[in-house]
Amino acid sequence: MAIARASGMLRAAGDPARLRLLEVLSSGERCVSDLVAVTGDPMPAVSQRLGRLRTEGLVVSRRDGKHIHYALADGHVASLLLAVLDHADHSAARTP
Amino acid sequence: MAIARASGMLRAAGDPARLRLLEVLSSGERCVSDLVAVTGDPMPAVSQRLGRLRTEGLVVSRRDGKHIHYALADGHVASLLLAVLDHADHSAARTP
DNA sequence: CCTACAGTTGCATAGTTCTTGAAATGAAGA
DNA sequence: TCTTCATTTCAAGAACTATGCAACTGTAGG
Repeated sequence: MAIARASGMLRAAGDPARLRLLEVLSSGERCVSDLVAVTGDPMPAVSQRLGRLRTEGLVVSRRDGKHIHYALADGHVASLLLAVLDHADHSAARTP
Repeated sequence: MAIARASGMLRAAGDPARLRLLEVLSSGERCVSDLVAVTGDPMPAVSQRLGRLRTEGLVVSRRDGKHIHYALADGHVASLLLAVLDHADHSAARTP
């Protein structure tokens, strides 16, 4: 069922901290320590977020010695990300 | 801040019931009663979901006599929807 | 004005999800 | 093998979100 998987992905991307990770990864592959340094969040938190993004199929991981590098799963994710951030810029949410 | 708005949108779209509403609306404008009939969910639930989608800027509403018609906010939302559902079809989420 | 119909809103409860820190795993070098 | 560094997993409490039903608002027609 496509909806279940799609909603899982959307929900995974719908957390500000995780979306930020995706945004950082959109400029290229990073290891966990880099992501910790960039975001300023504690490593266990970053690791759990990455884990969720991976199980939802939004990112992939690759081991390189002591380090594990994460990257966006594919171009679809990258363009999806661009589309959402662009739409968020150009359309104001109403809060009446 | 674009991330806050974008994550709100993604989270709003990330609920299976709301995503289903968006999917139905992707084929054209519908009134609430139609959506209730199509989904089989109780009207208060549908109304609340539509309300959330509207405040997040994903759909717009228009009154026509006794009926209120909902539609996707714009083309960005439609293409975003297509992209997500397509990606969900072509990439299996891992559940190890 | 009164009734019926289309939608919305409010509230309580149950279920999810985020966060935090400690403990565990796994790879590499001395 | 022992240590160290990088990362993951676990568990528990807090915060958030969905759901169900009842009550409310607003609109058209008689």
